[in-house]
Amino acid sequence: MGAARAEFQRTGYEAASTRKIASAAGCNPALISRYYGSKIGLFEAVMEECIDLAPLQGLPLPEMVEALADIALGKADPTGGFDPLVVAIKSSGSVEAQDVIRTKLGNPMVKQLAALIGGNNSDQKAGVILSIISGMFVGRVSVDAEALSADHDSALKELLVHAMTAVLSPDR
Amino acid sequence: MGAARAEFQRTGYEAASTRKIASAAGCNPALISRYYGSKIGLFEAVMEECIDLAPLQGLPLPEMVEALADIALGKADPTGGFDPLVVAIKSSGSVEAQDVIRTKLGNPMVKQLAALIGGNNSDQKAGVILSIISGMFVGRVSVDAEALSADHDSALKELLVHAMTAVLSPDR
DNA sequence: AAGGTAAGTCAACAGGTGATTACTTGGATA
DNA sequence: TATCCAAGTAATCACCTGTTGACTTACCTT
Repeated sequence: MGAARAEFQRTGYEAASTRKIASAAGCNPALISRYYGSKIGLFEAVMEECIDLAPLQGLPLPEMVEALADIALGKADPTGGFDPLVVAIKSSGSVEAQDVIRTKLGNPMVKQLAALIGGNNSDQKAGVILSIISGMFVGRVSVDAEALSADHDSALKELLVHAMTAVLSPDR
Repeated sequence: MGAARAEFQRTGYEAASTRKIASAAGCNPALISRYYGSKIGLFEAVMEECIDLAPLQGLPLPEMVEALADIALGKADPTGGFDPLVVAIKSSGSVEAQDVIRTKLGNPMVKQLAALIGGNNSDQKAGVILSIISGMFVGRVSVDAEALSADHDSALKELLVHAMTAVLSPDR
């Protein structure tokens, strides 16, 4: 349901009300309970849509790093304007949303990226990379820090590429 | 007010109710309006307490990086059990909380760290470092990813040190 | 045409929210 | 002692929340 995705992305799980979602979708709030059981059920359905990292498969390390940096800067749009990580961050105040986020988004993405990385500590490397991406989202979307604005994209990308390369380089 | 800090940290701004805060503090909810004007006023007062990066001043780069990595892993406790970044992340669903976070926490911390770093693009470097720290908080606290659990602290610290060093090294 | 089933609507619920108001108390000042 | 002011309390306001149950509508099958 597109309206739910948009609303969850705009305000996070807690602040998004079923009434607003339903009215944006042009339907009745009662339908949410009917079809998804509850609000958290709707959230679960929305978060099924994971970021797909398959396009990164087989890329040599420098290009993979560059692609990851683009994701961190919001330049890649793998899910058509819907950013599950933004939803996850904005929803992190809710305890019940956290469970959904961990099972539907967090651990699956770590596993997915770890498989692409391979080698020693690949889970931890993937976790750190995804943390860097998440952190950039926090800085740009939530905190809206001046230093991370799009004006400095080129400098930021260079920094991110260096950081991610340092994490992923296998020389240890 | 200690109870407010604890409650905001536990649930974020939106989900924390003035009634719960007041009852935890053993006082009347009306006192919040009286002394802080409103709930957001209380939040503003709580977020005044910024992370103090002064202890990092004058440290050579390798030690500064290590200290920052410790902060990212939650090993440093510069504000006595109160973690403004956790509050910021968990509160990022609320629009009004965002303003407070940006002005009281985000930009001040960037400036503070940028001053310690110096050199070209110090604002961006500081922003990326703080993003990495924030991201690790997201991964460990909100998403609670297995790969980032305390079991792997030594491997994680090594990765973080490499990443941060790559960001902060002046050779460019 | 009749019956059944799914889709959708509407009003109401019980509970929780932040904020305001009028009121009582306690201690200091003059 | 009488007065005043700040501190704290209790009740209440108007609003919003997710969810439920009874009801109407439309369509499809027999």
